[in-house]
Amino acid sequence: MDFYKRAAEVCRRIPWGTVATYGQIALLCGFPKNARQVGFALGRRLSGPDIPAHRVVNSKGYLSGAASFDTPDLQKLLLEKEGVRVDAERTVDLKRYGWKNSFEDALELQYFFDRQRI
DNA sequence: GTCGCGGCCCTTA
DNA sequence: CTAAGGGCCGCGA
Repeated sequence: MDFYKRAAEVCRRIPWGTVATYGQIALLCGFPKNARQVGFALGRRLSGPDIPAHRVVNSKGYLSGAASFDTPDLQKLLLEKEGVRVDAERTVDLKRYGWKNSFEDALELQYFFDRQRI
């Protein structure tokens, strides 16, 4: 099981204009308790270049990883470019922009991981 | 609704 | 080997 590859794949599947939480990603990876490692993976860019890491926020909707981007406001800007409103506190409204993944999304991912042996 | 604490598990020193 | 800390989370008060 390669947690980081899984995290990258999940991240890649976050729909445009929505955000996901660290815990949500960890869960979809099949590692419910590894939310913190998601942050580490993205921060260290172990996940790869074409990964929309800006769509990942903490469970409160706060852009806790903003400091790890090239410029402090980059994450906010990228999100706003997708139509996601970010307030002055660097927080997004999860009710509105949170990715509500379906059960089928989760199933499909597990299947994908199996096929890819990751 | 808020706040705090303990648990989590990987990485770095 | 131990220890500390991190882009976190859920629960209980």
